[in-house]
Amino acid sequence: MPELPDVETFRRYLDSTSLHQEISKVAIHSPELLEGVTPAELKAALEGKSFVSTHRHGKYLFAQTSGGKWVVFHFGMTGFLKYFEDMEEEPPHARMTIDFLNGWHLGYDCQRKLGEIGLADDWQKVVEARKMGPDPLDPGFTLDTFGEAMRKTRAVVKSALMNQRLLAGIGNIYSDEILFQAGIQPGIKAKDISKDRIERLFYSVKEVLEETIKCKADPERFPPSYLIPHRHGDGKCPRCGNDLQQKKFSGRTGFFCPSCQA
DNA sequence: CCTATAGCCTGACGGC
DNA sequence: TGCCGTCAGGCTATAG
Repeated sequence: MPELPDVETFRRYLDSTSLHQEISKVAIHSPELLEGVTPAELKAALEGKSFVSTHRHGKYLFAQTSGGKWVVFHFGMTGFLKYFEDMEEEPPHARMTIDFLNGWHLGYDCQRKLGEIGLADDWQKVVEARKMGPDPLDPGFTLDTFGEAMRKTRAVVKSALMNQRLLAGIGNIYSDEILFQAGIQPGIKAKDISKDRIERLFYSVKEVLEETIKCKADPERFPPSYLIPHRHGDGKCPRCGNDLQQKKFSGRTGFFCPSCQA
């Protein structure tokens, strides 16, 4: 689930449910997911405080507390947030549950434990430490920066789009959609793509991310021209109706239409 | 330096 | 039904 559009949806969800509410208690069910912080430190940074603002960079969500610290959420492949009132609605793999004074709770669920929770003085430090590239929805992400990133890598374009050090936020699913919308085949070297097509790819990156955020990252709401809802074993191209092809690129399964993507 | 791969962890699914 | 292998939208460390 959690690529950039999903994490942006989580961020807005946290904003609309959990901001400015005093935290009474924090239960850490899986301390092994804490990175660089002890359960006691994390509890101390949260209990008695509230969340006052959020930020997202790539696939990372940051929530600032009234004490000034930032809680860092990463979701791995299976993470999500859920705001609920009755403890019976606590999600099945809640790794941390935050109780608010109003009686509601915010659960961080992460079935496969590939996510992480951290604490930082400011979010920029986390971005730097992880050497993340620009977020494609930030003003700093321009055609020039994108073109340079694609020129300097030797990887195939799908892998390049997924490289968080080149640009942050795109994963296996959305790289397929972006390449489909741009009409570019996933297996060609990023540096061999013409300037014109790099420009088209740049706009596809922005358009796909913006559009899918509007859809709250829910494939059922995606436009009919989108590949993602057809991205399965016997899926057909929504544009020409031919069989989609699947192939591994650096270990990840990619789907594409051999006739619409050159 | 670079890129591709194995491994982390858990659960769902298909084949035998 | 039960077991086993494979696969899944993440990242990192390591090998080549």
